[in-house]
Amino acid sequence: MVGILKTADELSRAFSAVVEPHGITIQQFNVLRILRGASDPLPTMEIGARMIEKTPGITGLLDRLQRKGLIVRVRGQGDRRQVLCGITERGLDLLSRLDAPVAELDEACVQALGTAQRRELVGLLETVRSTIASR
Amino acid sequence: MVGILKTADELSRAFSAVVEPHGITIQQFNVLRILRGASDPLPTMEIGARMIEKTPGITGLLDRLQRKGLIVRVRGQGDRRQVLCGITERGLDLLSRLDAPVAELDEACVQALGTAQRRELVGLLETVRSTIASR
DNA sequence: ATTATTTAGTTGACATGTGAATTGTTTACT
DNA sequence: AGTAAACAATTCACATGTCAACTAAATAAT
Repeated sequence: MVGILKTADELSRAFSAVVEPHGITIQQFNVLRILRGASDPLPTMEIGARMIEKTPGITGLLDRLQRKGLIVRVRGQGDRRQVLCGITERGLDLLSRLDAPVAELDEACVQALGTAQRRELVGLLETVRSTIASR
Repeated sequence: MVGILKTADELSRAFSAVVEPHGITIQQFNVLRILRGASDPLPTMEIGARMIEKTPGITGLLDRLQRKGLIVRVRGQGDRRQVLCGITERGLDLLSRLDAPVAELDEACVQALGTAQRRELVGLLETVRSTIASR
């Protein structure tokens, strides 16, 4: 258990080290990647659903991204409760500069494990997660 | 990578669910366990070293534990820079009430994996961690 | 001894997270 | 239509985390 928590902590620390010199945090980076992945603007709740955290936190995250000019928010035209968020040119630029170093770190972490080991690890983690879920 | 982060998140969520009804958070619980484990009071930095986080955060954590009467802080007699933290009777009582449910959760997560798989998982995580460290 | 350097702990500023309560909107029901 | 229930976002209050700067105390260097 402790091993999982420690590894996760060091992982996010390593990703932070790559991303923060560019002025954003990992969570902000994740939001940007989600928005780039979805060609159309997404409502706040949808972003929240694709992240680990709850919606209230997302609002602040989006506030900060908007302040930096990396996203735009527009009140939904169909459903006026929604606020649609889209990535800006500047956001896309930033992401494109981060793609290479992030991919490099990703591969570096995974490369130390063989393909079989990778699969093994993913399987074990899934077992743990499903055990937690079924309690 | 994502699997590790998600599993860690759900793990800490599960432990929170056990511990928070008793009025403390997992981090506060961890501090209390560390203090119970060390028979003598520990300086702030030493507690910080045994936790994942940096010292500044520890100060606040200790503030809140002290406010709840679960720990006591005394200025060090030998080295007057240090602040020694000790767990109170009330802290020990709280821990003793949490021991059983926490152990139960711990075993439940681990039981789904055989002994061999447990060792395998620990090993794989260590490989990942050492890879990260050596970058 | 005196000064410079380290060390322990704290404070301040900011980014995340979470739960509870709120505001507008939309949908369901009668 | 008209009201109740559900939903999307947000605000508030609080607990974590991190970095940079600061205070006080202890050590090292000259």
